[in-house]
Amino acid sequence: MSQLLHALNPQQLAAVTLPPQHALILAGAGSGKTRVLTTRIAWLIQTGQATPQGVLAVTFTNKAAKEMLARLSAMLPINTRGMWIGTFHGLCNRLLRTHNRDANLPALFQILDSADQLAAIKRLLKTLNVDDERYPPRDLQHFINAQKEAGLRPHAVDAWDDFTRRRVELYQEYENQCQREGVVDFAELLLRSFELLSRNEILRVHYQQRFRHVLVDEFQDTNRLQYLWLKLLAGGSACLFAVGDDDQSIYAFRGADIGNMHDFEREFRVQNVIRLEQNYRSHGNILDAANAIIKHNAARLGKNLWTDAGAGEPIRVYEAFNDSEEARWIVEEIKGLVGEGMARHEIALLYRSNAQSRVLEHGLFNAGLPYRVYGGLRFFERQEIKHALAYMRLIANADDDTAFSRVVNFPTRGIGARSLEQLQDAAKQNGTSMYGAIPLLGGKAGSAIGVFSALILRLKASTEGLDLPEIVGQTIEQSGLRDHYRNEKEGADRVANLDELINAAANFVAEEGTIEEGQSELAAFLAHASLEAGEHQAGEGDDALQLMTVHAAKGLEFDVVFISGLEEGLFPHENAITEADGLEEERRLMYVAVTRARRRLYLSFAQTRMLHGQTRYSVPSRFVEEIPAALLKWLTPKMSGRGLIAEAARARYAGPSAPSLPAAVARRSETGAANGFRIGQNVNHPKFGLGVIVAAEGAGSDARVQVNFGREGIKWLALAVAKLTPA
DNA sequence: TGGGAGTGCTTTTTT
DNA sequence: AGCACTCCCA
Repeated sequence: MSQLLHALNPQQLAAVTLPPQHALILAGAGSGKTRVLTTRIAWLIQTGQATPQGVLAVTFTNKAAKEMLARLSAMLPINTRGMWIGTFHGLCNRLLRTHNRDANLPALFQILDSADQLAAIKRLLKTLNVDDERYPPRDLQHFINAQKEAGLRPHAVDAWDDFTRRRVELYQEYENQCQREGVVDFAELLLRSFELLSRNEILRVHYQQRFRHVLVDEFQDTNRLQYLWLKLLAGGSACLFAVGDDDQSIYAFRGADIGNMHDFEREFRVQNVIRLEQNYRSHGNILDAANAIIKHNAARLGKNLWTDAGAGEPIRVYEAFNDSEEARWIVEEIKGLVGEGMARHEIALLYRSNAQSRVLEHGLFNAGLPYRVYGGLRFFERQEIKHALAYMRLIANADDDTAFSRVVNFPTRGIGARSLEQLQDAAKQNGTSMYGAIPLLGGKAGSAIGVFSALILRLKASTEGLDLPEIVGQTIEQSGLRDHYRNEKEGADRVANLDELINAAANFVAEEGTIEEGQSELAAFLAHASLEAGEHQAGEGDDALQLMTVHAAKGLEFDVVFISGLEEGLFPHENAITEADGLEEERRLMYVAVTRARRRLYLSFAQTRMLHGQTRYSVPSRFVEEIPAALLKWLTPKMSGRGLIAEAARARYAGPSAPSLPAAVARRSETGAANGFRIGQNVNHPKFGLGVIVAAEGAGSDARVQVNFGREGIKWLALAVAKLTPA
């Protein structure tokens, strides 16, 4: 036990050994959060305060869950197999599989991933003849998910206008369709198991009594429904141990609700709020910068990271002429670092949006530097894999219309849109699935589809009793997928991926503990494929530079970090500036980015950048300015003049009505000068403050200019009326 | 049925 | 610019 606790700092120790009560651990970046969480579980078990079966631990990603399990088995001589440690969705899946009848689901219910869900919605709109211009499938998808994540079924949604009423109707129709087909989407996993537990007292009491300790990781990322789920499960007499960092909440845009942290404190009457503020990752200057940035946020629970590692190096800043030059500079710096012996995989290039990776990749490629971009297409999301899985889903459940529609004519077997329409109509009229409606069809359509139906039957019969990898192999052969891709020009990779799917199935079976008692291997594997899309990590072991968005970098750390594209409008993103709390989320994002670095941090921005095929003129990000000058070391050559920072500083003292920064992003049009003003010129407006002219049109008394006033927005102003003065 | 041309969108993203 | 998606014709 003493080994378990040795080398914990006082706050970590306090958190780990807290008496059984609700607790909120505010764990700053790099403060040993995962360590505290896993050691807490080990401590509870080792001291006899909990049994392995009595612990429930929830994370957001499969990676985090795996890490927790791995650390736990290293700490304790117990079998972690039966423990309830997993993602929200993984645990809900487990719950619903175990109690599928009480949850009113078929034993082999399938899970729709986002793409499947979208396809299902499109299909629904088509069947109902809904105008998809008025009700875009993607909007509807977000609407439905948002309702579910708020815990609302259609009848509970407030709808005050016709548009919303219609959307709620469609939500209801979508639910009917899913129920008919025996499929659930991601949000449904949560909502369904929440409802199962709230309605079924026997089950609820059973689980409430079983799980004496409920632990949550990344609590700041929970949405409303997840909070309600936790509250229900831990609502009896269990202890809820929540670990999170409000400063690292960067997923509000997809429903994470920071209010959960406050609600948790209040509703659970949390007596113990422990702050982990000692950082074991970064040098002092980096932490000072992070602290200085995040201090600009008003909505915080409050926390200040410190380290005893020493100040370390200054933060290097570079102002580039344009994006290519920025990339070129980054490449040069990296060459230097690598030349000094720095491992490439210890260097990360972070950016706000994926589109920015291209310029960087271009530069790295030309320099012959190996790199890896995170966040591409995942294995289980590839089309050939999804096709193969769809056939397997039909083996498990032929009424799965999503799977059916996907492959009924792939590889093509002469079944056109017309035939499918007939089939859907027949299915709708008879209240069956599409598969179930096949016998109702006559004529040509009937016979072509009959061939497909026979294929499914044959597949089902011939895979009966086979083990999982064999089922996969047979599916790939008999469906004709392998032949199809073999004959395709660029199909070699796809065939290889199909073979890889067989391997994945074999690995899945070999991995102990993944399959629940009494559940078929096939169903378990299909659920696994939906829940864990799998990283496509080609060359994982290679010593390559790491390229990723700041979001993707959360939870990771590197010796050297470059944050590029630090420009107003890009980072912070222009869309975020107009949203409520958007800017604070951007700032938290910057905080996350900065705290990824252990030893050296580079910041860079460009005066000009190509974006969406147009040149944008930008001003440095306010985040750069929020870092005390003493921590910065400017690397920009003198040649680029005083630079934009100097200009920005001047603008800030221009007068009380001026915003603290000049215009955010300017876009140049082809129109030239107008009435003495020119594109790109800085101007002052009595009401909107400082701005940049981005476009002009008309002449004489009709002349108008478009001015970007940064936070005040982009406006067209008539020169004859507006009191614009050169700045 | 399938391919070529035309159209529109473009922050971040796990499950 | 680049990509996904739709539409229309052979």
